[in-house]
Amino acid sequence: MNFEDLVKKVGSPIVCPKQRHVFRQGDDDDNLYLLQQGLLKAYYIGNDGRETIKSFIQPDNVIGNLGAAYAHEACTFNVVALQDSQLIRIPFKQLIDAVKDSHEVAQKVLAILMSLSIKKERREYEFLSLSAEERYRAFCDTSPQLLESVTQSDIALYLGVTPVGLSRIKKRVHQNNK
Amino acid sequence: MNFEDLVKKVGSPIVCPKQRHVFRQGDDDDNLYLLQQGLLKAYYIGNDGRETIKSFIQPDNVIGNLGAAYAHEACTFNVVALQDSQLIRIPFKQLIDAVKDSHEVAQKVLAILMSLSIKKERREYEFLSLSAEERYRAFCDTSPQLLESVTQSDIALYLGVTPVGLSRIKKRVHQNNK
DNA sequence: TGAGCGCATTAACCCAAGTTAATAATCTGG
DNA sequence: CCAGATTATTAACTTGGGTTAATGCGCTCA
Repeated sequence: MNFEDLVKKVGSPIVCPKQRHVFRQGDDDDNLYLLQQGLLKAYYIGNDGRETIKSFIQPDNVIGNLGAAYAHEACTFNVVALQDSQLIRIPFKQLIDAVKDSHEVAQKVLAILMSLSIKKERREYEFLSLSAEERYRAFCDTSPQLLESVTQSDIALYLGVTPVGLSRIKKRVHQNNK
Repeated sequence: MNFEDLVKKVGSPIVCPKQRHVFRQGDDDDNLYLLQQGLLKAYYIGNDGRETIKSFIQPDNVIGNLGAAYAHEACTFNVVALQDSQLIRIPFKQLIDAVKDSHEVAQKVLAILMSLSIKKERREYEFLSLSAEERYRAFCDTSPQLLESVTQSDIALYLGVTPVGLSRIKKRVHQNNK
């Protein structure tokens, strides 16, 4: 069976209007979600109650709590729709089982995991090696579409600064570029 | 074929004395390395020439530049031995090919990727949501063995602060704990 | 159409961590 | 066993970003 067919067979289409959560921290959700349309954000609420943003998810990407799905732990983060979204829910276990039976599915699952890994690797690098200002510049370069569709406050929490901090960084950057 | 046998068949044992590099930033190395004995560090040299540390690798763990291995790109980081080490080099392509032929290998490769993903997820969370002092506390809790075997300077670069900064954090933490 | 809400900007003040440099402690090789 | 190198600590000064709070600017919807 190929991956497309598998998704058709074991996936359920989900409609997720703006503001609604796909899943929440603490949930027991072992699904993977394939975003077809819309925009999602994955975020943490820390012990101190503060929000930080793990990632924005754009169409044709996959989101899910791997730890939760693979090792049956509780989700460590939340996912909410920033725009009306359509996704397909795929029970992770079904994917794993299909890996056994189909090389094509195995390759595709591998590709998904690799792409997630590579993204996280880049993000790790940015936090380790770049200043907040450099992270902002990198974000502008690589994700100009998100600059349009996401509030500045959310961009700040994604970059690891406060909204006030990001406002200052922007001012600095745009001054120096003129 | 099971995973053990595959490793025996396609893996080459490597001896890596202290200070020697396993691979370097810019190399074209599509192998995975399984550490059997010793201690490695994976680190970046940024554009400004500064070092930052991506991870420490302890026995029974795997290291390799996934992006380089999977997509045939140049390595984005360096790996060097902090202690005399023994590892097994496994061409990534052989693993991928074996995924097609063996469910057991597929499961194992999946498990390796999941464990890498989960580690990166935790690290991402720590950079996003914790202060440098909290990251240091977390490090002491989760990796007390590394506190012994790694210089303070390397711990600092791993935590995303300067050695001077870590010295101050330590002082603060141990004062308050007394 | 206007009251109220959320978002972005700005200012004032504070603090954690960076930078540089000096000193002390430790390790290492000849 | 010593000399030089590496590592850790401490101090003095600087700076980026946090915090709080005030202000202004659109939204929305009643």
